[in-house]
Amino acid sequence: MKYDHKVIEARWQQFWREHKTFEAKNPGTEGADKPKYYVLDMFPYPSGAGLHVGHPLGYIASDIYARYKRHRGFNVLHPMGYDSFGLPAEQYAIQTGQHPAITTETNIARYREQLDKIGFSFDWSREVRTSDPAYYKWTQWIFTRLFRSWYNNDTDKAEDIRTLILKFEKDGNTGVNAVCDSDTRSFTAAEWNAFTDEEQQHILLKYRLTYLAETEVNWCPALGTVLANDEIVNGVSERGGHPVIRKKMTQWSMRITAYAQRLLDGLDRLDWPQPLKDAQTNWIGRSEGAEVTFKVKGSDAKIPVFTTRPDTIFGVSFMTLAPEHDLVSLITTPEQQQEVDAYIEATAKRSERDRMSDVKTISGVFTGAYAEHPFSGQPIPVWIGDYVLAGYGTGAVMAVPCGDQRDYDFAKHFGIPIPNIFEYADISEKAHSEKQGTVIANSDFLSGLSYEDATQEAIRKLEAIGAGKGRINYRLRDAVFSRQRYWGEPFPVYYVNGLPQMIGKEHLPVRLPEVEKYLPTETGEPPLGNAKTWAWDIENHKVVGNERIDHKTVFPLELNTMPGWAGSSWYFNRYMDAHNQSETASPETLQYWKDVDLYIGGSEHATGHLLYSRFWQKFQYDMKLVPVDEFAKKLINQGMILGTSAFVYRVKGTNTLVSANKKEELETEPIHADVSFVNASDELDVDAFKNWRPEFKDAEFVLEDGRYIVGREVEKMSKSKYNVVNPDDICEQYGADTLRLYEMFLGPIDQAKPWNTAGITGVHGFLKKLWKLYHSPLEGGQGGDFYVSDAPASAESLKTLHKTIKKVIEDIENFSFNTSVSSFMIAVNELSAQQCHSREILEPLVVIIAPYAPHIAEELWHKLGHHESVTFATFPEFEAKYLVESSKEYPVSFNGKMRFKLELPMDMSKEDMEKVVMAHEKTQEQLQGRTPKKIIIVPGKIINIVG
RNA sequence: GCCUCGGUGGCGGAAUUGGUAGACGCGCCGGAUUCAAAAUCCGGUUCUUUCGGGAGUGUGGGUUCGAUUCCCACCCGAGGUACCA
Repeated sequence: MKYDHKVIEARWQQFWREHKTFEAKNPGTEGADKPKYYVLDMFPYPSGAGLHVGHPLGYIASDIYARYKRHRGFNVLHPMGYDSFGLPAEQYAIQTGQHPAITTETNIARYREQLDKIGFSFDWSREVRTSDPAYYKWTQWIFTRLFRSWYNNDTDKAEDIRTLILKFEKDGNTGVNAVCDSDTRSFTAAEWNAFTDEEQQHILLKYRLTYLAETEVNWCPALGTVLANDEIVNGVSERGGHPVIRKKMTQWSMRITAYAQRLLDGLDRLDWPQPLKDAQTNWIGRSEGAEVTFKVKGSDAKIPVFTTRPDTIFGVSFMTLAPEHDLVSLITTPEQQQEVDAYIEATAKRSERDRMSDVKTISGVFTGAYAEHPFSGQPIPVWIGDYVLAGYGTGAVMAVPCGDQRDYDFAKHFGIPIPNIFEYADISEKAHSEKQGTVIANSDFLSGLSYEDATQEAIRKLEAIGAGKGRINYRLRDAVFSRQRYWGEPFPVYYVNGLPQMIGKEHLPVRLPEVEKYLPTETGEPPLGNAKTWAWDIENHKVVGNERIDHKTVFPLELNTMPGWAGSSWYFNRYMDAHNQSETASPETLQYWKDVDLYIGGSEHATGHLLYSRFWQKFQYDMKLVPVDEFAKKLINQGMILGTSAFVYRVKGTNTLVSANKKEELETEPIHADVSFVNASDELDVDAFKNWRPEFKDAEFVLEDGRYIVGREVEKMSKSKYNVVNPDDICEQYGADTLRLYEMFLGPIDQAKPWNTAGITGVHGFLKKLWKLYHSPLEGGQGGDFYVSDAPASAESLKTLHKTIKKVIEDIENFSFNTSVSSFMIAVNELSAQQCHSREILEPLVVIIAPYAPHIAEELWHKLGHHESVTFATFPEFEAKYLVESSKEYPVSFNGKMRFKLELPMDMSKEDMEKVVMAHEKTQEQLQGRTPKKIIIVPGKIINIVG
């Protein structure tokens, strides 16, 4: 019988579906007494292009691990779903009018079809889709919980907003240690109680974990939308090239900064790749220093600044405020007004990205105002400059040009003095920014102190005179949570007198309304502004027509939608109890599954999805909604699979194509050829290529040795480069098991590597060879009937089996899947050579290969006489006794270079070994009469002769 | 600039705590089988060589009996981040 992957794979995929083989068992059901193991993939956005061979790489790795854990007796949760809100479907809707829900549904169906063909062991009964109202109901609910919460620094966790109101009612806000907006004013209990309800609500917004705030955004008037930084190229929109301006908009924000320290601390406990942890650490950007308050001369205004170098406070020779800083308008003198206004206007026109990438241009304007040095009382000119960012620290810096290169450049540029406050530092060319070994000078009470001592002393003195205090600052900013888009979660929010009100849990979800157009409205409102039925009736608790808005019982609803990361920030918990209608997931299932044991996904999510998810998880933990405060214990990044593009070379100005090795002496231009026209020897199928596009119909081909050879280059896999390889085609031609093995065989899971279909025959051949091991040999090389023998296995075969078991267990546990594929090949090569047909060997062999190539494994397992799926067969134990050797072929080295090999018994003493080696003729040949200085013998390893 | 990862045959890659560099596979070369091809099987394949050997893991140094592996300096590539006070 021939190995027929098509029949075998279809059979077992159907078997798994019918027997619900991969459904995980929730607590209370049979099978949940096993230890749990949760293997998760980052769920995909279902794009219209479908999957290419790069996408399933991580899924295959996680699937192998999930299957391995089932063999090891775990109750495995291995779900899949779709991050199905997103821009492409909306973009398609704008162009064609087709509802994004339809586009999404179609794309999901295609994804599912493709995924099914690869034979994943997903538990599809738990599928989630972020765009499903039954799912986003809970995304909306978590949002309302964030709204109803504040962050208490004293207890270091989020609490219900009611505990804050109680504090306000009792003591005002002076004793409250909360994370809140920086412009929050203090008030007493009496004042609080005297505020109107509206005033109180405004104040509470400054404390809520999700809040409305004026945020600076990149606004593109022509497109009527806000653009992300990477959608802007050279100050204009990437799409259409329209101008982009900085604009303040009222938007929802997430107070993720409240969790900055905990997000940082939590990293220590996570088994995540170091580069990923580093990326999060840098993104959070903790820096220790001091806040120093400078009084403005002739004014009540005070300028707080954050500095990491309070030790250099006597080196301050000017201050710089961000142009957007609130104080600028207050302190600017009439003489400087015009210049300052012009500068602010010019700055507003530049996008943030533009402003930040242009590091070389130094610009700024003097405000005319002077601040007062907190210790010396000296006047300090106050400037504005766009190198100071409004959103970081206090939006103002004390400039110490002798110790900071940016301040130095600014001072040089504008002719501001650069006092030197360092002992032995040369600042004639550049600032002295080193801290180690620095000694402070010309600094009153700080003179003569080291960096460390001066820092402490400066903070102590600042606190003593009430001009500052030690402070920790984070680069991390609160995350804007509003998008001016249609295809996202609607906010469960309506407005009464401009104040946001949450819609109660029992009335959720608030479903996306229908709109005629998916573009912003003519008045510049988001797409939901086009909806005619988008108002909230507080009496009937439902969405009603806009015409009924009376601001008494019917109010307008929020027009923004949530960003892509909303739904993906908690989906991993939903899989635990995917159909629960009364909670995100029940406490029992949450307690059982707890967290993700292994999470596989791309490193590009380091500072987006993975940081936001950790934030939401910590919040839910504080609210006692989940039992653990980190959602994924271990994380593996999968590397990108690149394409191997193929090129033909057209001689300039002609329609003549020359073979790759004949192009050198000619002037040619490379043209992408579809990789499907190229065989394993880089040979082009000329006829197929001619029929590909009309322009090549009459092209002339200059061959070499009768063949047209293409040039090859590794590039990103993309349609435009004609190097996309579709997994369906591979499954059709070679089978899913071959695809799975080959993806793993390409190289380490976490590294980027090029795909080249040419190599796939190697693993396909391996599967055929494996198949033949279980069949009697037949003339012509094809396998005959199924055949295994019950005769005992040879010692050699047992050795092969057990070294493979050992290697594969080690490999799986180290996520080194490429090397275990090699081990399987070696094992099958050896067993074939040994003509092994023993059940004792071949039965365990099926089980160890099953996680990698599950279809062929099921087929062989059943042929071996089993009636249950191989899925739950116990993974064979490695037994060291089969690997014991009585002798070893020692490498004999001279000065570290291996020269010959020598077989010696393992139990030979060092002395005897030395005698045998020295007596050997090749040793004498190598030494040529010299006497060795030293002979190193490491039993079981090596012999090295020095001299 | 900073952070991180990487650099080994024609190609993808392997090498457990420092101990036989190039496993396994592709490609290539030769052979068997075949009318022929596909498929299958066998042998060879780092470079160099006067066929004894010699050199060799990005470059240059160091530690060591011994370095792809550890240390220092540098070069190149990929990814992330970017005036963060």
